[in-house]
Amino acid sequence: MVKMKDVAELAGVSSAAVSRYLNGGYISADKAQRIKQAIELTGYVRSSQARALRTGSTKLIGVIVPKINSESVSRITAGIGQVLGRRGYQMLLANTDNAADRELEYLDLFQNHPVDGIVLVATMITDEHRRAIESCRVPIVLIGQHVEGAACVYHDDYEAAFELGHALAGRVDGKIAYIGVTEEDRAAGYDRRRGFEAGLRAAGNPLDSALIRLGSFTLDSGYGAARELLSVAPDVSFIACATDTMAAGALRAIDEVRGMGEGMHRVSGFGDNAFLRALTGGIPTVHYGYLTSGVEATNMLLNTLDGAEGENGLKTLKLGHQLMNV
Amino acid sequence: MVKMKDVAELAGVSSAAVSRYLNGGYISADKAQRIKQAIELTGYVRSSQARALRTGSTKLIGVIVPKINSESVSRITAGIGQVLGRRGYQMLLANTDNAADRELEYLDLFQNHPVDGIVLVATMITDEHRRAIESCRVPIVLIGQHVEGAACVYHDDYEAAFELGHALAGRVDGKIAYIGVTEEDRAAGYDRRRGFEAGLRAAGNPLDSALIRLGSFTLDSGYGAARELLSVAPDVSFIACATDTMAAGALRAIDEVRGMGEGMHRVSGFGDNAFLRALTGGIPTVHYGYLTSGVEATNMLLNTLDGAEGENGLKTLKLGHQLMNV
DNA sequence: TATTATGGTGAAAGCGATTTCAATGACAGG
DNA sequence: CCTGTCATTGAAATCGCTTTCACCATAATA
Repeated sequence: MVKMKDVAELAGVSSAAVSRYLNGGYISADKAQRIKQAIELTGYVRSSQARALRTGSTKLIGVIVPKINSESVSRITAGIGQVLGRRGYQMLLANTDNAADRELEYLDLFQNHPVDGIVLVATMITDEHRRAIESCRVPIVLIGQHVEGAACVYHDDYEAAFELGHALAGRVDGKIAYIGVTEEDRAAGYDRRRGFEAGLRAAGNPLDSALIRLGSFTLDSGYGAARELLSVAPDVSFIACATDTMAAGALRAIDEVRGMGEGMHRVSGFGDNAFLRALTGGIPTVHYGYLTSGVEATNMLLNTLDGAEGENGLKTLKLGHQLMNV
Repeated sequence: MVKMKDVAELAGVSSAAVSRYLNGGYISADKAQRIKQAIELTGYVRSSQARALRTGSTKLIGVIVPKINSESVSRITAGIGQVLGRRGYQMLLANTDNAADRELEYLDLFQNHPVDGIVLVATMITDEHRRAIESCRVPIVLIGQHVEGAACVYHDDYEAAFELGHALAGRVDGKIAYIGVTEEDRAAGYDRRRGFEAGLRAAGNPLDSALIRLGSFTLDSGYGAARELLSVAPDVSFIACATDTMAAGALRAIDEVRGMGEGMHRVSGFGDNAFLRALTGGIPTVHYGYLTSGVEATNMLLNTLDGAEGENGLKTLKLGHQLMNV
């Protein structure tokens, strides 16, 4: 492996000069030219490891996600990757498989390991999380949850759910049921359920708390909860779900129980999943700019890292949403 | 930041001893104990950057994918991540957005940058790719394509497509059309089409080459191609697609043209997408163990890196498939 | 008793960059 | 002619760890 010293010797300069050439320090045009040639000739590339050791910066961003094979997350990740690539960083991806402890583990790992910053696609935020975020040695941005005192990019799940509930209340005749997710997930669990309930109530069609079930983000859990609902309360006429994935499961359940094609008029979700949209013609759901949230969060993070001129540092950013098919 | 020297001083030993303690070299029980305490006391963690510089190994694996927000790829990635995490490595993810040149770019970047090995989720393999793979300084494993002389984990697309075509030929009465993808993608483009054609032919129902269209892996492209097919050849009664995603698009097109619910009996795909399965009750498709391919490829790669005892080095591995709903 | 092994040990030499620092020569102003 | 700037320069000091190497006990062997 050709190193800086080799280039320096070939160009007849000191390695300090080469380093300066590479990093834009004082260098005469004449030597710059010789160095340039020497580099091309040798095909030299500088060791990012040595550089990292010396400068303390690795140009690596840790990205922690709860699950990589989910449409929303992979969209977010795509957005993060876009910005990272454009700005000369690389992505260190950590998948926690929905285990909150693995999240903490990685948060820890990344601090002592070589990342310049962290993007956390958050689900549950426990006190331990808050503490870990607080004491994080590198800048960190959350996506998906609003945490006081932390930099975050999120959507207003309460508001969106309220609007959805309000809109649906008028359109549905009969009982509405709800399949949510754990309330430890503040945004997708608590906020969506509360917002939805409030929306229904405001429209004069309050949610019967006996018709609330808990799923686990998976299609199968949505299916199971819906089957159970339909057998316990056969008069339920609409099932709202906290995610499109669970809505797909509920839809199948309804199709099975009530006949093919029935489901698509009787479920709603969150996330505007492309498959679901295409296959059903569009169930009521909320469209979130997932890719955008990845982009915004990453820009925010890199701006503070690169010490951008503008005062655009870490802050909190609420993105808009859009009701679909209501 | 507390460094090894600090720990050594606190424990009253040399830093060499600490390093040996950490890496399992000669160390007396007594000193090991003192070092252990000193580490706990100071909360020392070793700098992976210094370690990387010294040892030349970063415990980082570069993963190049064509598109992160796709079910198959994110499943593969999940599998890769599982193994990596379990074996103490981390994943450096690069998303090429289906641009073959970006693939080469990353292949290059990763070599001069800090990865110990590379997993390439491959689509198109040009000669330039072959050259880049050949001359790669770190071990590399391909997923999804079979390339002579390179380590790869792949599925037998020709065989699977043949079986699917053969099975469908008997079940479909009327004309069958095919929406494929670029043949530059040997596996998903060339092999699937060829296999499917051969399967139909073997069953005595050859594919009319006028009924072949090209999509681009997206749902919309499947939709567009199907609409065009249906208007040009209204007597087409079945549309086979090279991916489930495109099949979803075709399904929607048929629903629009022929009436809701018609599509699901008149399309087939590849990949066994969970959404599609749930929402349609299951179209004919091929199930591939995507997660498994990620797992296998990564194990293969890490085995050579860790110089595992067994002779399980880089080789080529063909995984099985399973026809669904035929 | 003389000699090997053998388990332990620390000093010191890197790994390949960046960055400080003192030195240099050129040049303008006084 | 002297002095003060100013752009350039290379030697050398790090960055924090791993790893050789020489060396020392002590136990085992001849």
